[in-house]
Amino acid sequence: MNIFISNSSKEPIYEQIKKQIKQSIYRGEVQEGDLLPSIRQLAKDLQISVITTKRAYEDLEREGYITSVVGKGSFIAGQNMELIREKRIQLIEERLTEIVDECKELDVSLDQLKEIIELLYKEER
Amino acid sequence: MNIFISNSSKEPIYEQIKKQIKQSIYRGEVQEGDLLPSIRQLAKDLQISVITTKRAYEDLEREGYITSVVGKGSFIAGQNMELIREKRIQLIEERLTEIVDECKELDVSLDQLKEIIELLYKEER
DNA sequence: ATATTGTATATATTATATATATACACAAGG
DNA sequence: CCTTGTGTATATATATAATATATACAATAT
Repeated sequence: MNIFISNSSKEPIYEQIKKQIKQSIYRGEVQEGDLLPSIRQLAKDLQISVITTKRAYEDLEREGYITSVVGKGSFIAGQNMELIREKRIQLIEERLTEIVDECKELDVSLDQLKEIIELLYKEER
Repeated sequence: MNIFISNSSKEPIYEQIKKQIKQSIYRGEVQEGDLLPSIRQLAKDLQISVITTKRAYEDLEREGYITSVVGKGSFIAGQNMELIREKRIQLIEERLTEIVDECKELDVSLDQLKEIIELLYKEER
């Protein structure tokens, strides 16, 4: 698994790591039980502290994406990721419903809304 | 206009001031053009710094609730609906930014997102 | 044993939010 | 005018939260 960090990004390093690992899972690039880079190795590769990689893995573990075992390593968790993805998309749809309602109330057209979305989507982070 | 602050509250002083003035407006206790206490007088009454009252009034002015004139004072503004609309759209954009970020994380494409929006928009009447 | 793994504690650094003091600029009324 | 009351601008202090670190500890594998 290749993980990169951008120094120019204002996004915290541990967030960058978390996102990339999550994306690998969502894209099916990794599977249940796959071994992740050790927090030490990853820290060395990225030239950052062990604490920061630890922080990322700790968060991911709490969120159910990975499991860590002392002395062995960290592994992709055995859960139905597609199900989790669907659930999250469902949550997004609920929030979008509220937004759509509010847009109608404010007389924001569908095209205008799409345009806003497009701008936000293309904005680099 | 009577304004109180609680120093036991964890809410910032300027927020307490802002809320009370907004509520007076919403409740119709004050009308367009009404004079507010001067930032100095209010600061003295509440035994806080002028900067803090200034901060509250400054925010309220930016949000369109009041207007301030040097040498004269601060007044309740006429509620400008277009301004309020702009403000609400801005809030929507902030929420959309979060959603877009999450979509990227979940590998949901711009087109897919647009499609979801379109369905939701046309769905409800 | 030794090297590799994750963990825990205490701490430093940075960023942001909140509040302040003080000097400045404009307006009104004696 | 000029004094007093208004809002404004600048530079700064303080507190809190977010981010990142160093280092010592504990479990596992070989």
